[in-house]
Amino acid sequence: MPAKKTIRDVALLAGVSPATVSRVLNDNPRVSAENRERVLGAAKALRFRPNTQARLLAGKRTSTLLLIHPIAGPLTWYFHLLEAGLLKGCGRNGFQLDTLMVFPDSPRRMAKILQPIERGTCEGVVLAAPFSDDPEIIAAVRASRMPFVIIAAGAETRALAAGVGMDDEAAGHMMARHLLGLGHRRFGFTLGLPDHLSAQERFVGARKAFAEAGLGEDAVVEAEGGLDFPSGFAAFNRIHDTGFKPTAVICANDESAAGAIHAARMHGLQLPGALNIVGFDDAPFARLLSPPLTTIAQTIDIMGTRAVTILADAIRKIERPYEMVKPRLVIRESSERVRDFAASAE
Amino acid sequence: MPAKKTIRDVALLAGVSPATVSRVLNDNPRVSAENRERVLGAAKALRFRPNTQARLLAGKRTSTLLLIHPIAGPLTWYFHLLEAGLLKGCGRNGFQLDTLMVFPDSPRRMAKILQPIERGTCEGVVLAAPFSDDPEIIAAVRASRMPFVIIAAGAETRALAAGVGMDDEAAGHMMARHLLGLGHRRFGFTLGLPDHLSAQERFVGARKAFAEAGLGEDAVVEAEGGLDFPSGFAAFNRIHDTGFKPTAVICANDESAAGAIHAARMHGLQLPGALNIVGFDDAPFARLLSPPLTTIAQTIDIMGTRAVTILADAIRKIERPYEMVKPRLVIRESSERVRDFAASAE
DNA sequence: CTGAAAGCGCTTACAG
DNA sequence: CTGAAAGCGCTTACAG
Repeated sequence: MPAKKTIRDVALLAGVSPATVSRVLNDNPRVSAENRERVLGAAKALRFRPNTQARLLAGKRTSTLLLIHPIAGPLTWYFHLLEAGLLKGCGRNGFQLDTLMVFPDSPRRMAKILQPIERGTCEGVVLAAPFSDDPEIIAAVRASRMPFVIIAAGAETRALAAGVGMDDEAAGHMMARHLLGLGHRRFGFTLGLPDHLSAQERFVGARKAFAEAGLGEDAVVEAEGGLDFPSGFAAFNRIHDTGFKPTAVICANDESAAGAIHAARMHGLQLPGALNIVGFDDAPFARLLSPPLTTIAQTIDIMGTRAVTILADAIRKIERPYEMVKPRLVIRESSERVRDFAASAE
Repeated sequence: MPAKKTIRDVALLAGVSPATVSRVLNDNPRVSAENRERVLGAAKALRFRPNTQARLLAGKRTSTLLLIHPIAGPLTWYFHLLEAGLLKGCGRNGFQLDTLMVFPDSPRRMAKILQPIERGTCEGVVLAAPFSDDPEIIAAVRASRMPFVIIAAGAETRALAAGVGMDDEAAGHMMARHLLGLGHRRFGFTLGLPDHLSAQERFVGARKAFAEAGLGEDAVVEAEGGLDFPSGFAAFNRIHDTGFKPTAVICANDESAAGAIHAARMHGLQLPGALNIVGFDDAPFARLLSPPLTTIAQTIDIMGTRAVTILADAIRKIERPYEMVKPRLVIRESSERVRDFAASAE
C-alpha cells in the first residue's frame, strides 16, 4: 500500500510552507493566486487526502452536526431516508453526524435537546418534525446561538428559521386536483395527528381544490386519524360507519393509507374498482401495496442533503429563508378514472 | 458550558501520569490494580470522555470498519437495518463506519472491494450478500490479511469465515411446518435469485418439511423468481398459468410476496380465503400489506450489531465460527387454517 | 500574502 | 508497573 501523503509532502512539492497548504485547503482568502494553483496542483498530483482526525483536533472543532428526531414507532423509513440524505451532505461538507432520539411527549424533551447544544458537542443542529413545529423549542435553540435548521415545519415556525420541507398545501391541492380530474366528486379524508402541522396543511390544500371545483361541504367526510396503519384502519371504519360513500379516500400519509386499504377490503370493497385510496410521501413500500398506491412524493433524502448545505451556510453566518420543495404526483393503480362505479360504490 | 476534561485532568486528580491514564483507557494490562482503580474513579468523577479524534490520530489507527454491500434496487430497507445495527455496534466499540456500494455484476467488483483494503483505509470489513456468498472474494480478502466478517452467507462460504446470518434452512422448514399445520397440502414456490444462496436454502428446508409430511412431488409447483415486486408478480403468474391450484404460495421474500399478492388479486383471488401467500424477512412493510403478511423474522439490525462484535474480536486475533441466528415465525392474516376453500380454490 | 512555531488530546516506544 | 518525551497530521495566532 502506498505511503499516506501528508500536508508536508504537498508543501514540499509545491515549494511552500505547510501553513500555506493548510490555508488553501481551508479556502483562506489570504493566499496568492499563484500559490493556490501550485498547492492545488501538488495535492492533485499526490492524490492528497487530508486527515480528518488531525484537522478536527488541530482546529478545535467537532465538525459534528446533530440530528434531533422523535422516537416514533412508524415512519422509520422516513428517518432512514432523512439520515441517509444528511449523511450524504455531511460527507460532502466534511461533517460527522450524531443522532439524538427524543420522545416528543416527554416533559424533559426541552432539556434533552438543549443538553448537547450547551455542552458544545456539535456545531449545528437539525430539528425534525414534530420538534420543527414547536415555537418554544425553536426559540430556545435560537437563544443558545447554535446554528440550526428545521425540517418539514408548519407555517408558524417556517417563518422563524431556515430549513427545508415540502409544500404540503400544494401537495394536498395537487392530489385533490388529480382525483377531481379523474371524475371523483365524493371524498373521504383521514386526518393526521393534530400536532403534526405538515399533515394538516395537506388537507388545507385539498379543501381549496374542492372549493375551486365548486364542491360543497356535503361532498367530504373527515375522520380523526394518525400516521400509522392502525390509525388509517380505524379512520376508514369511522368514515364507513357514517354511511357516506366516497369514491376516493385521501389519507394523511402512506402508512395510514395502507391501513385504510386493509379496512376497505374487510368491508368487501374492490380496490380499485369500487374505491380509490391515496396517500402522501411515496414511502418505499407504496409501490408494494395492492393496489400500488398513488401518492405524492417528497424527496426526503435530497431534502436532507440540502439541509446540510443550508446548515453549513448558517454556521458561516449566511442566512437563508426556509425552502419549500415542490411536490410530485406519483400515479399508480390505486387511483383511476371514475366510470359507472361512482354510482354503484359498494 | 463546562470546560472539556482531558487526560491530563484525570492524571492530575488520580495522581498518576497521562501515560498511565491512557493505558487504563486502552485496557493495557501493564497497570497496577491500584492505579487502575484510581484512574477509573477520577475519570468518572470528572465525567471524562476521551477525544476520539486525538485517539485515532495518536494511535495511527483509522478505527474504521467498512461495509461492502451491493447496489441494489429493492431491499433498501434491509441495508438500512443492517447499517443501523452496524452503527450501533460501532458506537459501542469505538469504531466509525464507512460504506462501499458495489455493483454485484460489475467485472471490476473484485478490484473495487480490494482497493480500500489495500489502501488501509479501514481496519475491518463487513461483506454483505451476495459478496458473502462468493468464495473468490472471500479468498482474496482473506489473502489480504484484513479482518472481515460475512453476513447472510450460504453453506459454502459459511464454513470459511466468521460472520452472522439466519439459519435459512430452518426458516424454510418452520414456514412449511406452519402451513402444513394449518391444513395446506398444495403449495406454490416463487424462487429467489440463483446466486443468492440464503434464499435457496429456505426452499431446501421447506422441501424437507414436505417430504417429512409425506407429500409427493406433485404437491408443489415452483417458479423462477427474484427478490423484488415484479419478480414475485411474474412468478405468481407462471404458477397460475400451469393450471395448478395451490392453497398456499411461499415466496422467496416479502417484496416478492407483495408482488405475488398483487398478481393473485388481478386473477380475482380472495386473500386470504381463496389463497394464502407468505414471505420471508419480516420487512418493515410486511404488516402494512393487505392482508398483513405472515413471514419469518430475521433480526437484521441485531445481526449487524453482533457482526461488529465478531469483527472487533477478529481484529484482536480472536477467531470465531459463523453464527446462525434462529428464525422466528410471525403469524399475520395472510395465512389461516384451511377450511373448505382448499377444494374451491379460485 | 507567508513562514516558523506552538499546540490540539491522545498513544507508544523508550528507559527505568 | 511507570513516567518523560516524541510524535500523530493538521490549524492558527504571531510576527513579518
